[in-house]
Amino acid sequence: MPQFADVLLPLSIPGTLTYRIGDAMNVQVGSRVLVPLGRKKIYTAIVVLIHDRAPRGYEVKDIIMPLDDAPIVRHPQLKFWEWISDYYLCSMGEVFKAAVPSGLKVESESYISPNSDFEETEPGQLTDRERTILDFVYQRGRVQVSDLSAATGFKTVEGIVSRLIDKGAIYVSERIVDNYRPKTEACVRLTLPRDDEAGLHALFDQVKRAHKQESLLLAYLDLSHWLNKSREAAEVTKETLLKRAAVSGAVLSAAVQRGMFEVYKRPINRFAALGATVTPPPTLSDDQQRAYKEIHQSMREHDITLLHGVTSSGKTSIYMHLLEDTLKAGKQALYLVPEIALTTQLTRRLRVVLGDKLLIYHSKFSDNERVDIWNRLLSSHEPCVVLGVRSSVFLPFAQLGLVIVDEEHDSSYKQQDPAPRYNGRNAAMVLAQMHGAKVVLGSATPAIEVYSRALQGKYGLVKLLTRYQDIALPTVQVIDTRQSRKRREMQGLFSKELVDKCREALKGGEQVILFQNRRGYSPMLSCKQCGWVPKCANCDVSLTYHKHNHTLSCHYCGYTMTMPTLCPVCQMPDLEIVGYGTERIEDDIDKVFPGEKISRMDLDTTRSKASYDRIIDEFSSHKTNILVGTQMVTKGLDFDAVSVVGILNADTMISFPDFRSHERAFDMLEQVAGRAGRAHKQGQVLIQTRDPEHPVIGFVVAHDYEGFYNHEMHERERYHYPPYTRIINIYLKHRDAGVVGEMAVRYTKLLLDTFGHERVLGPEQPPVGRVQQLYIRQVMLKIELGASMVKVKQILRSLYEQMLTLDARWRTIKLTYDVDPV
DNA sequence: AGCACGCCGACT
DNA sequence: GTCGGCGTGCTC
Repeated sequence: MPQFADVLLPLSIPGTLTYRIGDAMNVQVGSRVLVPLGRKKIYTAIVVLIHDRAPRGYEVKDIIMPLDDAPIVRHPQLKFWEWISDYYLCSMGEVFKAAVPSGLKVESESYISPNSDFEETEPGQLTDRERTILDFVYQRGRVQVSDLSAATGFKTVEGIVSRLIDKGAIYVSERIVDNYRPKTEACVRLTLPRDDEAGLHALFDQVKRAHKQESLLLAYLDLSHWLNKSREAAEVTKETLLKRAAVSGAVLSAAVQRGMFEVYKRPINRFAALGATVTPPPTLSDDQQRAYKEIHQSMREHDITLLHGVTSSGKTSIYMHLLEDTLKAGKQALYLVPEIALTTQLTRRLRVVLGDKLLIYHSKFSDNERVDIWNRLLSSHEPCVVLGVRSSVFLPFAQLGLVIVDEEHDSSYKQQDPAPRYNGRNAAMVLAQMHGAKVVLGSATPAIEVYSRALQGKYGLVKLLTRYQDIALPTVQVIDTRQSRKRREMQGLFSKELVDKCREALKGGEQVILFQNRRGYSPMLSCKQCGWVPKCANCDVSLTYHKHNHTLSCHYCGYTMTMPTLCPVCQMPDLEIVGYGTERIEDDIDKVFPGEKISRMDLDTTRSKASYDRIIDEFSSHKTNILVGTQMVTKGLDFDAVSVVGILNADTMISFPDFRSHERAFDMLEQVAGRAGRAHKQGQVLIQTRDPEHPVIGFVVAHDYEGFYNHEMHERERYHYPPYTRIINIYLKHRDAGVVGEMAVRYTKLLLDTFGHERVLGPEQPPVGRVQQLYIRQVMLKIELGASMVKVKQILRSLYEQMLTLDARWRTIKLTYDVDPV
């Protein structure tokens, strides 16, 4: 009986597609197969079900070939994918796409090549456009179809291509792109057979005068155990050989030229190369020791434990002990951090303790490396620790014993776009439950939802409220910028107090961090005469000015234009830059602290991991003493000599129209404040604000998390926000403003009739009302805790169907759900 | 996601 | 008329 496979494709299509399994094909649930889709595309699909029920109503296609001998996705993982797709209202295909590194998802690309037999027999056989494309294909030999339209400027290219194919001028081929390359290293061997002793003597004669080559030969014989015939010749890497012989690569090249050696590539295990010397984790202080014991105690009673530890209380040292315990118990551990940025310093510390048991997984690692980690977890159940960002929850763990979610409150755990819009912290907790693993959530400013569950006893709660080595928490001084402005004491963005404190610190050889929230502070261009401001062509935002390349660009879609010299509206040359970006602050600092070297850390300067590391290195080695930056400087960076931290403007973060804005502001201010003051001295934090009476500021001054929590819980209860409700944001997008507005109103009406007025909010136009040519409306659904989310999701699906019958234009609306938004 | 199909406006 | 641009819907 023929066998069929239901497979997932890495696309946002709902459900699975069915293909026929060829005779003698080894196909299993969880293994990859190559399948055709549509007329030409080939995709990697994951098999989720094998059966013998022939589908009706369409012609089933055959699986092209299996890609694996064994599953690459384990059964429990598929269960986990299902949970994600179900909970976050997205398709399994979207989960597959996010879960598996692209190196394991080969895809085909269509290429066209010229047919050399083709001759244009009569003039006028080809149209101008056809000839343009044919010439281009001749020029390049082989062209990717998807590149053609960009290269020729023709908007649609398919028609022309298919006519060229009909006329026999070109042909199309599908190439499967597989970018995975195992890591290799250069090795060296003698060209002689090992038993050719005469040849070896001859070689020595040859190099008698070339001393460096002679030492190369001697080093090689030694390293490879060449003369010890009882042992197999060892492989010698180029690196060790050059080192042992103490010669340069040029000497080896000469010897290779001479035919003495040959160099070859050997695939290596990326993990074996790492130093395996392991030292015990740092000794814990009394308080840390107590917290560590309490966590163990708590883990006996709870699956999830919150470690509430103030900044610099040494949570990481405790984690190290917990990780070591897990390894000793023969289990695997997952250590989640919110952002790649945090892994750099952490990797160094963990490597010392964990050696080659430490695996790092995040997007700035090459895809090859990610595939290697995936395969390593797949092939071995060995204990190990994965340090990674949210996508690491999808790795094929087999023996997961512990999950640590550090900076648990951080909003980067939530994926925004594209789907699956999952929260890495919450997903990790579900994953742990599926594995029977324990979870430790760590934070200095726990998420309100998490802290409330801990207080209710649903999670264990362990506190660590003294800083390591009893460093005092920094003093916080609030500066009223309205007063300062009145007294004319502001120099650009700097109050007199801030300037004085910074000067003092710099004079004493100490360092300064200045924090500037990006929101509302993007510098933009404006015409002094008519007030014209350049806007993005695709989004409802003004363009941001970038000094380094003198361009204007959109932070939402990447649209970029060069700076105009004249105002396009009034033709006057009076364009000026308004607003303060970190670039502009840098200029201001230069005026206030002339000659002082500054490091700037923001999205622009940290595009690559290397430049990020460089900025940190420069600052920690005192090459620079002022670090200016956005959010990034607040996270997990430990510098010894920072005594002053300045928050240039606290208002933009506090007054953001969103129910989480106070929580975010408190986190951020506490977090930034935590960068101040290390081993020898209490730090100082200066907060500049126009609203010094704001309650959030008060709680930060007192470092009073509990106070803030209680205050915030009242607000949340009063306005029915989480943790008293769960939220699903629904976004409607359409290229036509009128259509999306109308549909949003009708859809909201339907929601109101079904869920009632307390549960539905909207429709609203979000702060940025148009992104990438699409107008947006938002509806918020607040569901009280007791209600069944399964039912809510069922209703949402049926309402969608209902809308389809009410208005045909509904079909053209792009609808996205954001479950538990942050 | 791509890719084909079908509709509509501009130019031969 | 025909070609190119663009929206719509399907893919096993």
